[in-house]
Amino acid sequence: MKREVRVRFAPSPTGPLHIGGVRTALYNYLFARRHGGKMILRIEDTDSQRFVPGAEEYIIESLKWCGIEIDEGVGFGGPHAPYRQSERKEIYLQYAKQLIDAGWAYYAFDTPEELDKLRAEAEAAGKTFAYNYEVREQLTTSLRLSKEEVEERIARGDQWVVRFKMPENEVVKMDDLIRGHVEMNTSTLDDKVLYKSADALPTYHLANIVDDHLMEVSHVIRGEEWLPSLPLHYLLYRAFGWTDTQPEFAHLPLLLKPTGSGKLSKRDGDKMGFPVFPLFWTSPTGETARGYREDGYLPGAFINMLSLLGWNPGTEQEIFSMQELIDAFSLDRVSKAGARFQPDKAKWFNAQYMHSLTAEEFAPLMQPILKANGIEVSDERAGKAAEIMKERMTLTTDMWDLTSFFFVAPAEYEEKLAKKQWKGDNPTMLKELRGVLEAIDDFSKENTESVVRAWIEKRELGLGQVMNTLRLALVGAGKGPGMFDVTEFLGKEETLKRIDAIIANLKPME
RNA sequence: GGCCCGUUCGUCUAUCGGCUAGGACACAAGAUUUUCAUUCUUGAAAGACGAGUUCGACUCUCGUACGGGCUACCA
Repeated sequence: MKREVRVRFAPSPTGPLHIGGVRTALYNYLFARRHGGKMILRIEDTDSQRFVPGAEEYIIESLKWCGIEIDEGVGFGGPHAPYRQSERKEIYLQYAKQLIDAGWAYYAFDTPEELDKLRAEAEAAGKTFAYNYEVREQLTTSLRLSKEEVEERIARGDQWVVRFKMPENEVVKMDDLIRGHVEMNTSTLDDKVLYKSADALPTYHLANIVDDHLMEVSHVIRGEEWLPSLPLHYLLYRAFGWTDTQPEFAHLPLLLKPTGSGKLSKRDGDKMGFPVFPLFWTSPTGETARGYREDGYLPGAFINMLSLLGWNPGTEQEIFSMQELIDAFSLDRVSKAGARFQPDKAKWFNAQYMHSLTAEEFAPLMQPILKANGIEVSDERAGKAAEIMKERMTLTTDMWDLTSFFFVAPAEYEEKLAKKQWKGDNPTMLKELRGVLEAIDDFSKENTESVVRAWIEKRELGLGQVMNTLRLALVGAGKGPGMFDVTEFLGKEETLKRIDAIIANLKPME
């Protein structure tokens, strides 16, 4: 009997959501949808020191932009609400106490200063201090102190934490859906803090296990940085007696810097000119970070690119809609090694997506850009202009530069092209062409093209010569689509107007 | 330092013992073209190293090297 698939994405609101986090959310989402399960968004704000206002809203907006839908969680509600750990505060202490009563955990009264001192001493002696089975009996804990003394210390308001009593020399055998069987000896692990009295909040480990259990999470899909904590998490499930419903684990490979060593960071993006976050971000202190959305990426392309960093379908297909990803996704095709992030490939994906858009799909993307430039046109005109130019687009931010000539007559003429074309007989030739165009009734590109080509042939002119001179007049630069796409879009009146303008305003070059 | 994970073209990756090692990005050359692009064709480009198992190893095992992660009263 298979239980319902329930996965969670559980970010910490300590800043904008990193694209590595987006990929983790994506894989969780794909897995959930693939198996007809639920996707939960849980906010893990148990570190009051690092909490950043606005980060939670940013995370929710990012997931929405990416098309990653949440079934339960912060902002969406659900049967296990609340989904924000700070609102679940009172839950955790009872579980910490349960562990103490069962002998799996203990109170520790060491102050941070005392621990710093111990670490410094160990370092001076060339060793690493570990709070573990070797030293815990000598430290200020409920293992050594009498029951009365512990109660007295707590009663008088001494600060305390609850630590997990990591067993000595036990091999924990674990299974990971991506890495297979993993073993670790508990003697190499330390007694992690589970709960801190200072802010009456649990640490990640306790909150995570308790909430995953309570929220009936079936699969934990998270970054590889959590693999060293897995034995602790296994032991916590055992300590609580929850091993029968313990979720399965999958640890994802990390996203690495494009060059150099280490994992991808915001600085890499700043340095190499690509975003590391889905959306533009302004921190409460005024710092900003660029985002894929604002940099001109389409959400589908962004997601498609991310999906293939660490996973592949085993076929040669590269372009995937979200639904296709859902249908193709499986954890056993996730790779084990970290993946270097490649900004160039992100651009390529976006270009592919831009090239596949229709005029109707372009219209809503174009209209805000046109309005910002003071241009009011129909959706049809807006969409068509972009559609004609889409082969040249990489990012949505290219759209205005590439299409502006459709809406704005050239104010000046590109010098290089003018020097080449606006000389000799060409101005006279253009005047004659103006007459030819004026006589055309059906200004469709097919008809215009056949008429003009016939005229060129009759007059024994060079195609390039005529077209590029006309291009100079209508576009003002050596770029753009086929000239008859331009004439059709502009219409007869505007075409003739632009020809008249260049004849009136631009002196022939010699 | 200790523990854990990993290692195929510059990069992302395919290969689940039979390989002339495939695809994509980037790069180079060529073709198409009225400009700029697009597109197409072609090219160069890889199994970290050393042992072992095997008729046969990129694929399995061990060691070494290298890379990454963790080692907080952060997540």
